[in-house]
Amino acid sequence: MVLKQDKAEGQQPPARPAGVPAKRATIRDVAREAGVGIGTVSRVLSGRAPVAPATRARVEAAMRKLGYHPSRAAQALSRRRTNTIAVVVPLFTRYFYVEVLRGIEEALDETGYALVIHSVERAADRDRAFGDLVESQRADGALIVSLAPDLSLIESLRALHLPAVLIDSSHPALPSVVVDHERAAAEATHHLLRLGHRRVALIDRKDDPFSAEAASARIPGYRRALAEAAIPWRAEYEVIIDFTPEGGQTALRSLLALPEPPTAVFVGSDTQALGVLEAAREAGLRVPGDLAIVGYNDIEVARYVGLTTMRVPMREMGRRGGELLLRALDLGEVEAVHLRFDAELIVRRTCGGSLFRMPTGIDAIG
Amino acid sequence: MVLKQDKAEGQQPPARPAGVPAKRATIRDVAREAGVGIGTVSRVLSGRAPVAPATRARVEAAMRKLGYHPSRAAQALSRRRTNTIAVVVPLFTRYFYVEVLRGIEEALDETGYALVIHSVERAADRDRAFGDLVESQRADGALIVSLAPDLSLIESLRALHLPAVLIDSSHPALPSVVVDHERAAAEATHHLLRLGHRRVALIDRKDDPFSAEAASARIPGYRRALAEAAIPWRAEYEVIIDFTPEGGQTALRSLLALPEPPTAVFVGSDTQALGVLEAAREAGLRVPGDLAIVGYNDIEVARYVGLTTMRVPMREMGRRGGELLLRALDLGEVEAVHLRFDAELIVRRTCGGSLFRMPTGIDAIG
DNA sequence: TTGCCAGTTGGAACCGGTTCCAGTATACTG
DNA sequence: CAGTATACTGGAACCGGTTCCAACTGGCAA
Repeated sequence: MVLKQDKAEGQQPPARPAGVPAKRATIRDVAREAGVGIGTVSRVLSGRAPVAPATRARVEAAMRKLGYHPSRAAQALSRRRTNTIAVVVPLFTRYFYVEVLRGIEEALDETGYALVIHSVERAADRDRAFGDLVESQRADGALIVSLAPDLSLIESLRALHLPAVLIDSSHPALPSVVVDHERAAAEATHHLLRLGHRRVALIDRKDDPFSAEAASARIPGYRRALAEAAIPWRAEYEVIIDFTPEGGQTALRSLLALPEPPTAVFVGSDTQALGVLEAAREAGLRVPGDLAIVGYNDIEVARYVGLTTMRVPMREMGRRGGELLLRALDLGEVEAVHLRFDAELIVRRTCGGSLFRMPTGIDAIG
Repeated sequence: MVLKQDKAEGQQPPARPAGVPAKRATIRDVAREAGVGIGTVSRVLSGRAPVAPATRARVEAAMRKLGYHPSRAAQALSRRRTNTIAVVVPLFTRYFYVEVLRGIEEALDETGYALVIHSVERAADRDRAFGDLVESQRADGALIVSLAPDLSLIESLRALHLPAVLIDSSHPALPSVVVDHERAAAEATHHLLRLGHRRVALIDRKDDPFSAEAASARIPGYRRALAEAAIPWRAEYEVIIDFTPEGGQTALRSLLALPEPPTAVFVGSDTQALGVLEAAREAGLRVPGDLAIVGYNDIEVARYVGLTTMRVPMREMGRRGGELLLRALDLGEVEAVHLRFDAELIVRRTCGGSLFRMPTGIDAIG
């Protein structure tokens, strides 16, 4: 990678010290300029107490003249609230999290709350992020995405009266917004069974990337669907593996190596499903002719590779989570409301079957 | 979309008022507990002045006993810095921006700076975000991604001594991290020409989504490459269109309707290239047999659809931008350094040609 | 012994808002 | 007409840190 560095030629005066911001007008300056007391200025600012119209006008003129803007830091200190909401989210590069964040943004838009993002990449980060949340009351509330809160966090939040909402994760003590993964998995599996498949495998990953015991809730859904169709369950058809395309690729390879390889796979994430597609291609299998695939989440790519998948309302979840938190902030109390969404089956080209007419010519992508 | 709402059954005591956080130990409480003055506690906290080891131990014990953590708001007020960095980024759902953010995160990790994200979806948002930046010194510095700062912003930043760094955008007065789009476009075009194409079209979008006049810097690169190969330039081969797959699709359709349709297209964004692929498929063209395509950015999907593209070092740009800002914050002055990166050609399946051996069987995807 | 310095320490003043109480002017009641 | 509410206003006290100056200590050179 080539990298060039151009020094700017002195078009500008030597920069004066940054870091320490320039002196700004304070509320007292405004008060002096307008010939009123600081209390009056504060009242004009907040609009929460009566001020005579003439006085208000004078104060506003003074503010304009001095280019006055209240200091957030000072407001935060004296109001005891920061107008900031913390979001703790794992690996926020992933499409899923980005969509959730987008939903949160939607909810917070226009409310004056700023969003501080704590991205968590390792389990240690998570603990640090949770610690931060608690210690340095930088935020008035928290949204925790796809991470299981531990007991000590819950207690700290309660002790500090810091409202928090869980998104894609749940705990009885906190409000949450989740998807019914169990049901969604059952629906995906049912779909494959309806298409006539009898050898349906599952490739999946953990739900919470950082807690080893948080097995995916999709597993029971998959098993239930099999049971309901009276198809015997086979241990070797369940592969739990890394949440990466490579994981999916490896998983499918191993399934194909079985004496009786599956004819259909339900994959617990589109990300892994991409790898599954790759492995199918490398094995020379036609999709969906030789192998039907249903993914999970409906990430952006899914549409372009024609992946049939369960759409999870990611943005909606973010938005609802944000709204729940705003309400808790407003009401001054948290109600442990639990919202549960259902995923929706999006049929594209990787599942085939006679139930759906495919547009001609794009039946196969393998 | 189905939505269920369960009220929690009263497993927990009625929540006490949130919003107003519980009383926390202050520095004065710690001082009293440890039998020292507040100055001494502050010194222990900051570690920036000598404190006798025995005293320090007593203070630390007191802090531990009281569960003391300094208030960020109070620190921000008295230190006149917030330890927060603002990022202004358009439509941050896009892979490009997410990658840049990831790079920024990398740079800021472990530095104690928090990241406040201002997502900009409309031009009005941008102005509001810029306004916020200036007014409410919520942040010590700013990173502005893919947005052209206007003059008034530059002046405000300077007046406030608020350091800012531009990423994927530039201005003489501010440090910036950019990609040499002109050169990258020339390289992409050259590649297609080297493969023997003589009818090479360009599909592109604006560089800055919010400023109408910011034509893509790729256009001159494309033209230069043509000129260097002595290929006459044709106005009808340059299509500037929406930054969406649909835009790309529409663009290719119109190019194919020309009396002499191109045999190759350089597309100024992978997102549009996805639509181009779709349009090629719908027209029954083989890619790259009938139409060669080179995209731009190397977004995640590109790999899975086999798109040849110019890889832009998105994460690296974010990281460098973050580092530049940290340095400005450290030094207390901003040097208008301009870093320029080159994009890198990533050859996959959509350009074809005899120069590169394709793995068998995946030559065509149309 | 005195003088001086470095190492420590206490705490008032300050950062820039909000809040609340006391005070003034005006309006309305009986 | 006094009596009391009502509308508005000023500013001290406070939020919880940091900073700086004055003061105290002991060690060491003169």
